Amino acid sequence: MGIAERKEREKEEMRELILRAASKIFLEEGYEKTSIRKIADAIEYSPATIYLYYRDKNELLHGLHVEAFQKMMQEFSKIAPINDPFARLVEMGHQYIKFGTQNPELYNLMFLMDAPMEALACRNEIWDDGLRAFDALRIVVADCIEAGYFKEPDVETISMTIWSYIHGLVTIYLKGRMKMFDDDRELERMQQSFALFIKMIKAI
Amino acid sequence: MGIAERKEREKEEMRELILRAASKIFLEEGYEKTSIRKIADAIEYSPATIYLYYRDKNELLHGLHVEAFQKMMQEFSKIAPINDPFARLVEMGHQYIKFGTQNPELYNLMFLMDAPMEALACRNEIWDDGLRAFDALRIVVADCIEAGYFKEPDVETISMTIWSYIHGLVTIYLKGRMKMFDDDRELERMQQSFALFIKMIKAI
DNA sequence: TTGTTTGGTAAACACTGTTTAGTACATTTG
DNA sequence: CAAATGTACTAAACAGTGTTTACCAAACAA
Repeated sequence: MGIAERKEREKEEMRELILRAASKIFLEEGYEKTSIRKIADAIEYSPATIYLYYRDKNELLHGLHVEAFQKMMQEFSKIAPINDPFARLVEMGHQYIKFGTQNPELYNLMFLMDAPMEALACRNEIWDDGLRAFDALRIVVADCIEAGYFKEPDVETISMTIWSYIHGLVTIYLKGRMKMFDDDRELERMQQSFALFIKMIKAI
Repeated sequence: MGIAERKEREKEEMRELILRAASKIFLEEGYEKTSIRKIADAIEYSPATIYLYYRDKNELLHGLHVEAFQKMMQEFSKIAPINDPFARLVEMGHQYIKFGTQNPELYNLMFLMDAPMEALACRNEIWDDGLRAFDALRIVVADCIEAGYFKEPDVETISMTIWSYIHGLVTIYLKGRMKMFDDDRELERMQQSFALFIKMIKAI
């Protein structure tokens, strides 16, 4: 019976159609302006239809959040060719900062917004995307330890500390909290801080 | 002519009445549920009245944000008696983590939300509260340098790096991104990471 | 050809921040 | 003191928001 399969396929296509429209509006106009009605308008369906494919807005935003993680992981894949593990870790940091500063709305969705987490919570699922990204960091950190770069053996704690630092840096910048230094040297300040942090982790 | 003064005083009292109601709702029910109508209900005035005392919701939230900074700075004042500058810096970190984890809504308002920053932007003002808090950190860092704890002389960069780290740690926790480690050792993980970070800055 | 399932929607519900027009009262002026 | 002005306040409307309900028409199965 191929009819059920076709329906399943059509259902998936519709989910994708909605997600594409949502993604377009989200990236072009930001989260604030991404309303269910606007998405419905874009695909020329009624707002209620969206609720036949996504249980609520949180689920829809979670869908965008998954795509955002795919995009970030793709950026991370660029560092694979770097042989020296410490150089690879440093480059991973650069890529993270670059991704965050160039995709503010996505970064917000991935690491700050409640919506995608609430979608996971009500499905009793774990934050798999975050875990996979963190794993990518863990692996590089483990490689650094193995190569003798760090004396400290706790991969998890080192990784957490590195992520905390770089996430804090990016978030301070994205949320406009670096504008307090009146000058326009925000990105320069980030580079300087990052350089110092690299020096710091060299010593552990 | 004391009549103008009285009116000025009454205006200030009304602003305070609104802020108190807003603060109460914000702390008890969170940002999401802090609506103009709810605040108006609480003080038994119409919603439109609030707009005679605050130009918009951003201004009102900025008012709460100022109070939040006062509260945090008060917590920071506890560290003054500590003589050793490095011990003072460590304790400042502890107080920061404590404040953030125990006042999630306030922390959000102070360091993540757009509203208070937009209120400042449209008044062409600088983020003075943030700057003062950062100054508190700068002073302790400068004391550490003077006492010979750090070889690195750039107070600004060191302070920025420390703030980034601790802000990142608190934010990851507050935004539920630490729940990916299924176990319930979130606070323990924070303590471990913080301990490692202290080790790291000892070496700069 | 029935009967049932399915995909889609109009309209409503209960909210949101904000603005406008108008009222009742306090204050100032002639 | 009375008339004119100024001020504090609000009801109602505007333009949105996420979400649910009741209903319709077309597709499917018997």
